[in-house]
Amino acid sequence: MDQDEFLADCRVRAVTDLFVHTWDPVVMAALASGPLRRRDLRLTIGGIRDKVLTDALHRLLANGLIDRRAHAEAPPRVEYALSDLGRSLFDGPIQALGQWALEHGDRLLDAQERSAMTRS
Amino acid sequence: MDQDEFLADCRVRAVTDLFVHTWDPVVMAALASGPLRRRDLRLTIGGIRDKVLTDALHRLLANGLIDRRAHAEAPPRVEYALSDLGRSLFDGPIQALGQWALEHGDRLLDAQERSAMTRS
DNA sequence: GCCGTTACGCACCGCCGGGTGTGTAATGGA
DNA sequence: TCCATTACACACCCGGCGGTGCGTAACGGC
Repeated sequence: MDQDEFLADCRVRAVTDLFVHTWDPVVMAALASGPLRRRDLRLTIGGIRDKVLTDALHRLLANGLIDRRAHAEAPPRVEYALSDLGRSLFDGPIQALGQWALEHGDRLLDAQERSAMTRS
Repeated sequence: MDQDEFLADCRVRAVTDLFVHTWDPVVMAALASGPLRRRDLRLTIGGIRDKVLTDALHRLLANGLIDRRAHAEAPPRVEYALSDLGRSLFDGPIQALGQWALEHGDRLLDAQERSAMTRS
């Protein structure tokens, strides 16, 4: 693909816009190793608020990136898992982002820190 | 890399957070084919506001993803180009996102549209 | 002297995502 | 009977990004 498609194709915009919501890829990463209940998701991620997690799950469900499975038990048990679509997005592009972050992330943080210095 | 690094490593978060600003990857895509002046950037992208473009360029500069080169001429001529860091980010992960969007983007849009239907 | 071009800066508004606290239905166990 | 657990919903504030409009400094050309 060339850069023209990037500018014109709304599908590309739709995919990059997924990352507008900072917690969504984090939730996907937490689900990458297997299905989790809501409570275990919170503990695994750590530092995420209950409502924020709810919003993220709703969005990921609406985007078809995760599946929800509720069991009729007590106390209630609801499991979330990556869908096929979400699995392909995580194993491909998101892993590529993570790999790049491990290789060049420090250079990014350096640049951010330097610009923060000159601003003060 | 495994999902634990995704949750713990701040570099990964820093990279995914780049996409919080929806226009930044678009600007990078416009610069992918070569350096451009600010005015040509606006025309190439299309539908971007002057201030929004300014903000995006400032952020990309602060992140070290693009370079700025001003020429002492009249009328003023300022050229923006992808830096080495920005080039590696675009050619790798961002292209991977674009490729995924071409393959599965319609499934994403379908899911979004379906959830919008049931909501109304 | 006046206007057009270029590349900005600045002030303001609206929306929405994230953050915080509180409430609730159903159920099992002490 | 009372309480803990689970998985939510609801109401609110705050900050920041995107969007809109206007101003400006430098210079060339008419």
